[in-house]
Amino acid sequence: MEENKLDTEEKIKAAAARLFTQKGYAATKTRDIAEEAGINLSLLNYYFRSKEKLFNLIMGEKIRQFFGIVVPVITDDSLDLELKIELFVEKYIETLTQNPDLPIFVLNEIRNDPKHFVEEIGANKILMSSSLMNQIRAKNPDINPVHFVMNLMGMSVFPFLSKPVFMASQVVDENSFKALMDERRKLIPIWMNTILGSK
Amino acid sequence: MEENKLDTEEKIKAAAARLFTQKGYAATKTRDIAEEAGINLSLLNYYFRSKEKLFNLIMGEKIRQFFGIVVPVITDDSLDLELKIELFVEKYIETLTQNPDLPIFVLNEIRNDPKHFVEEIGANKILMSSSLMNQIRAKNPDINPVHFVMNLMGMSVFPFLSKPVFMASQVVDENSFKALMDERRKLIPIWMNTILGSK
DNA sequence: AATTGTTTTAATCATTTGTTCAATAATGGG
DNA sequence: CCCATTATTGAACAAATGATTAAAACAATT
Repeated sequence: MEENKLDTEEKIKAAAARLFTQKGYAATKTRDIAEEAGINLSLLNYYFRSKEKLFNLIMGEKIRQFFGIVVPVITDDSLDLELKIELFVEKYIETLTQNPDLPIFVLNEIRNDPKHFVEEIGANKILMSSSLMNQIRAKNPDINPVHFVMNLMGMSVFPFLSKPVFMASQVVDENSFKALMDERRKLIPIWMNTILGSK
Repeated sequence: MEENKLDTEEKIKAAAARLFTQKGYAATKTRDIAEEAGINLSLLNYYFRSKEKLFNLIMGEKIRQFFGIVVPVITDDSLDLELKIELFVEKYIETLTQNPDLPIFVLNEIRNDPKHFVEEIGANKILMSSSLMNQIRAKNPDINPVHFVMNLMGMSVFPFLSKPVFMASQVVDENSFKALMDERRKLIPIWMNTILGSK
């Protein structure tokens, strides 16, 4: 019974995570979640009180997942810049390959509720004061390091955001996209280094 | 009266465009639109039949806006690659500075309804057969040109997608973001060229 | 087996939401 | 000025939706 309890609770969370990330908060109905989880509608409120509380729970996890991947990497003083970039790209592409809907969901919800994001992850100033930033500044003092972070994230994350566009345009299919992302693991670090070298 | 008709019709469209792009289809209520437009709720259905029809109208315009900017550029045979990249970046950053919510809205709705996107803009194969692609292939035959398009779009568009994150993290404010984007107009073409040169 | 606490179910409620409708006001042509 | 058309309004409806409740089923403890 203790086991069963966790079972249904986890079933609801899993179903909610799937639907929320896929369609967003407003488009996801509590009845959809119940059906997807194979449970009675009332159980959702029984375990999580309300749709909103359930959503906040899921969103917190997703935000931590999205940013948590790379925080240990960018803040680790013992890694040099090139290795840091390699790990950053590696981690991101790996995680997003498993969770393609993660970026658009996270970006959407941060836009809808920036405060929750700041509270959720102690977001402020982690990035700016990270050793990554200092290493970038050291390598190329002429350019605002935020540019490089935008480039690094953009090159890693944007393909997943725009995947539906490229798929619909028949530029890629599921397989060739996967192959492209595999190539990018090696290419992005190379590109980032050439960019960092150019003054 | 003819003028007045267009007036209210345009007021509704403008309000709908604002809310739909800001909050998406499901989170936008017809009553919100009516209030934002300062009109009676019934007029929405009077002029546009239904919420969905109004939405499709708006979305079509937004999709054309988002992709229409650059189609003339990437398909123009008379422009060489470097100039093409410059124009591409210039046009995108200019348009998105005026319409910061455009990218996330468009990407969201294409994911929700890829078919509508394909029908709306004759999306397929425009990109792959464009002169841009051939020019990229000519410059660097070793790498799939889709990578460069992803980089070019990613570097131009991703900052606007992630702007709420950087704002909430206090990495940028409204002014410094604007300044960064101005810098990027010049920097992205330089970066793209160094990337294209690296084999 | 009886009792207690927990989980699940079905029915129901109160709001919200998209839409319709009948009535009224405004507009413009004959 | 009158009339037909068009535009606008307020009230109302039906369906959808998040939430609650009371009862039943289940599990565990004594």
